[in-house]
Amino acid sequence: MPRAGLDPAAVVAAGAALADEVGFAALSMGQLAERVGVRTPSLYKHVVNQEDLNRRIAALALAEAADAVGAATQGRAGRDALAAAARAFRDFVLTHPGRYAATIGVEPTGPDDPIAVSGSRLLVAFTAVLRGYDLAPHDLDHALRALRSSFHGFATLQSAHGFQWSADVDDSFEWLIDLVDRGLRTTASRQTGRRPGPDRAAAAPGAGGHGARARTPLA
Amino acid sequence: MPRAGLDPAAVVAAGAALADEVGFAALSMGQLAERVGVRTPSLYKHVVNQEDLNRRIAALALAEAADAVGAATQGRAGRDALAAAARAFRDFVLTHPGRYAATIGVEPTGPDDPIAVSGSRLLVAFTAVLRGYDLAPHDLDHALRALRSSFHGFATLQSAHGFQWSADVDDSFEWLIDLVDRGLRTTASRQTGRRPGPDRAAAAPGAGGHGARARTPLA
DNA sequence: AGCTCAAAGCTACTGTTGTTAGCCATGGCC
DNA sequence: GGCCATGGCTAACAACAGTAGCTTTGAGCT
Repeated sequence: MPRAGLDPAAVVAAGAALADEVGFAALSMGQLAERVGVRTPSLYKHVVNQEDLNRRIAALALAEAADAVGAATQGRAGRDALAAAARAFRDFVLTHPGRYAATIGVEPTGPDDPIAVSGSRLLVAFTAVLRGYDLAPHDLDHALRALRSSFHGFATLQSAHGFQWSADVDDSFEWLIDLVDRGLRTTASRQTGRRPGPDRAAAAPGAGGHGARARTPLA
Repeated sequence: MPRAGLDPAAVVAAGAALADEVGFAALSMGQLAERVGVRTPSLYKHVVNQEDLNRRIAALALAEAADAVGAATQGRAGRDALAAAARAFRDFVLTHPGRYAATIGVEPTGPDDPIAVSGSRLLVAFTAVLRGYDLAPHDLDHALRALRSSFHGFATLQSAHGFQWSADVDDSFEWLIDLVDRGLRTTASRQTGRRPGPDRAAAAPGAGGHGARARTPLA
């Protein structure tokens, strides 16, 4: 019985590919073992357990997404850069739905966690897009979150077949890009201070109480 | 041994509550059975299997979300309606993360599936918001998808602790609402035809081989 | 060449979870 | 008071994640 010549990177790459095929939720150690030509327990020589595998797949996906978005924005600015970044991001999610799903809900264990490093790189790639707009410095974080929310939301909904009525999905995505572009271009001189409104307190019951403030300084 | 007096609705409600507490991925039949005071196999007298339970939880969540968003927009218009709908939606997702997660990825089996019915109601609630903006009729679907993507993306990312750096998350959400509002207000006379760009094809490497292509006509 | 030994594979096993089969008690209804 | 659909139960199976402990490989050293 010859050795399979595996190493952690090969296992993770195969796991990511398998997740893309069968869906992240359906990824199992048994299937992965069969895929790489080995019995299930042998996988544990390369990854500590399934959660570790998931985290490594997530780190890989974030790094690849950062590369794709970063490459797409090279030499572009303004709306061109925004559209290129958005399309590159969505294309990545649609062609690699399983590994991207692995990134949802993972939390880096610290600033040196590959998940944090690659996640930061992805954010930096999106930040480059914002340089083409005339934003006040204290609006950058908000704009970054808005970008990420919009494109993440669209890509994951489409990936999950969430758009089931008739209008063309690609047209809708271009429309979203335009919406964000117009919103960002009309932002410049705005004040972002929270306006005092009576319904703010009423609308935020604060049931959760899990404030995400001040965790790891990612950006 | 007295009867527990269960019925499908009670099982689903308990399952939704449990999912909110422990997370949708960690929802198990055993835990749910213990929660409702019954042995695991007895649950199968009320739901056909776990997937059926998930679908029923999803339908419940969509109905509740539709109610919340619909109620929030009553008597409001324009930016007020948009902000109220957005806050109601995010509050629902944050206070009921487990049951909302159940809605991601479910596909209705047909137009009479409760998932489709409640999903449509939620979309109708968001459509009411769009009446306050001066949109061309053929932009309505695109605008609806943009709304849903943005708020869904923000709420799910926040629910998954996806925002880990320092800026205040509530401020970011208000900022997103403003961004969408400005984008919608400047939409009125735009053309939505896709502009031809050379990078559309180049940005899709198709590495996976199980392409998402041809689901919707790409060109 | 032959030895060494850590790394990488294996079989056998445990505990957990979803699910089915088949049995028995409950309690509303005539 | 008896009927019987309903809802509960125990016992079992299959799939899965993970552990223990053994064997084999093969690269590096003498």
